[in-house]
Amino acid sequence: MTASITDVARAAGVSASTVSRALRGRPGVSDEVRAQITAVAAELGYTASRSASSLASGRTFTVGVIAPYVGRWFFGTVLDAAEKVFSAAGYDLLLYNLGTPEARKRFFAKLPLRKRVDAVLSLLIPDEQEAAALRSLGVPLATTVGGAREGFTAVGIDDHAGATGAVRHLVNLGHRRIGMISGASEPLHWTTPVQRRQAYLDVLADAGIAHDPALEVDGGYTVEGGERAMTELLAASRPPTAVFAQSDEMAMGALRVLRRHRLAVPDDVSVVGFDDHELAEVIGLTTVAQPVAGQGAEAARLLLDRLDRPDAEPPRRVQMPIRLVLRETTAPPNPRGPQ
Amino acid sequence: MTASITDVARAAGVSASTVSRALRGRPGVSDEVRAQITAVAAELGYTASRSASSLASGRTFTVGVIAPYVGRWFFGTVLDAAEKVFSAAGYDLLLYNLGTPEARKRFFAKLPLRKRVDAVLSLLIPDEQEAAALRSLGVPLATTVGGAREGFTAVGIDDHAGATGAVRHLVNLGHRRIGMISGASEPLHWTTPVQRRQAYLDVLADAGIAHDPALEVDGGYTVEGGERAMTELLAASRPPTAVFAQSDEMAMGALRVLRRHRLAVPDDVSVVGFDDHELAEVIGLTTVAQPVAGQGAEAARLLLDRLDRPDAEPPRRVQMPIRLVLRETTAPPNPRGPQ
DNA sequence: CTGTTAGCGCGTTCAA
DNA sequence: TTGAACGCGCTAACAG
Repeated sequence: MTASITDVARAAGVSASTVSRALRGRPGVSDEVRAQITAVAAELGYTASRSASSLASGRTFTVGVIAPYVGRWFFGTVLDAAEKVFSAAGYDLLLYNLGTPEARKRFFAKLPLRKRVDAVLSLLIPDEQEAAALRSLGVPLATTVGGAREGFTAVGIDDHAGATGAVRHLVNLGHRRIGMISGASEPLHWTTPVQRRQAYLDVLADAGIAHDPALEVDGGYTVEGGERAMTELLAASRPPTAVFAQSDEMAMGALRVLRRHRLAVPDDVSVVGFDDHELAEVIGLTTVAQPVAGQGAEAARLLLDRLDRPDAEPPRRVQMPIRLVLRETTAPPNPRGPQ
Repeated sequence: MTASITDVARAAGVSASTVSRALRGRPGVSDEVRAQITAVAAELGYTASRSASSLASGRTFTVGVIAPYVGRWFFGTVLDAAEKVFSAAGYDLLLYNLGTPEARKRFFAKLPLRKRVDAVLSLLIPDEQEAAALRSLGVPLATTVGGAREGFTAVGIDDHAGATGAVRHLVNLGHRRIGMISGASEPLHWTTPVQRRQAYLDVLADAGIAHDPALEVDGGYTVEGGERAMTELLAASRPPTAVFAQSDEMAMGALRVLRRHRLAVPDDVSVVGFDDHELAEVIGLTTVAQPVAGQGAEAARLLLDRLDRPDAEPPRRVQMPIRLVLRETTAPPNPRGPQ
């Protein structure tokens, strides 16, 4: 089979301990012996067994990442960036896709991460019980989604400020009937939708605009949900002249429905999204840009920091910058009135 | 610390081997003892250390997945689907993002998968040397991208047939000047662009249309590349009346440029893509649909099969169905002539 | 049906 | 600077 440490030791004429020290760059090995061992190891194609070394040392050099989705742009991008940081530091990444309730239950029942990882990055908000299970792993924990639990280092954005910018932009353009396509907080437990909604309410109140519940529809953070929500908004007795979608994907769904209804954007209806999805620029969507890859990379770096310096006080929360990106889907309301 | 097998054994008043057998559902344990052990294990929150058990058994119950990107829709979707199949079968997933040359070099230099996984799914085409390295792992290998190497089970689609359908559709609509936005085969070594291009040439020849090299531009399989390519096509002395983009993302870039040039789609220019990206429906793009998640799931299943029945002859190649999806970006050429 | 005995391949003492 | 001995936590082979 594949070479083991004793094979290398024998071939190099030294003991296994010396091979171990030499290959891991530990002191106490003469340069020439080290060079010799390195050469022999390369020749034999030797790589230390992770199972054996983590069993012996207690370190796994592996991090666990749990996510509610992987195929969706936001999560895929965060994961991509985090992986790059981890692998550059020599860490491997164990991925768990907990999208379905069964997968999630199975995961927390068995907790396959136990004794397998040095840290965990969560792209979902665990409930209190799940959070406790993760804390019981006894490793550094981080998350990149709003609504962090005790014990997690949270990397995120100021959702309230971001949404405020988006809605205020519509108000400044002169819109008074502003709809919102939101997303439910459940079952993900995240605070993002709550904060973005609060900002919407705050801006309206600030501008002296009465809140009309009929203008607020759930879009479930998907393109299809956005379509359904926009359809519902158009069916209102007095449809909105502008819509704030809490995510770009929902905004895209809304745009599609508007196009089907032969309503011009932004002439008849303005639309602003949130995220700056990779395709937002392609369709000219005005949106709130957040550094998605940046959040994944930052969370990974923070985790590595804590691994390097276990005693340092970990940051509780790291705020990443956001900015409103003006494109082509927002304009002043049509003077001829809605529709 | 966390409980070990001997803690459970002691608490249950049995030996460690019995605990091991009981918890893994092996025969040779009385029902009452098994129940008793299960209860004790649950109480202590015991989970077997993967490092220790894989060291002892040689099985890791982990699969490795290597990918050139994770954030891009295609790869994220394949990964998502594959993960679901693997985790349902009790396998964990080690993810390696080999997008950058450095990451890729680092990976194949150290081959961190050695002794760590029971199988490997590759979402990229390794070169001959890399393929040999993977074969040396001695585990089942599969891939979901065209251009498989020796030793890999390939799950994919008939790229030639798919592209043929797309281009023939344009020809049937009456187009004679048909451009193509293609992608380079390098550095991914995949055969996909080669086959899609050949189909394009074959259909043109079949229809008695001379091939004009000026109508063929590289778009690098990205949205931006698609924009550049479309810009170049429009600058041709006689621009095309229809364009076949080898991927939906390039098609989206092309659509954006057409919109900027105030050219109507499909009235002035028809566009057909390839993939059926999640947002293709949103923008009404006519395209060749391929089961992306299906390919990830199928590849995972085939790998699990080989793990279950190591002696069975593995399939060399599995073809997944494709179909042309007609939407709103294709129509007969404008009788008033191009533009 | 159950316990005992050996390793799996490494890292880490402790001596030399 | 090096090697021998030991143990990480578990599974497998063997005895009973």
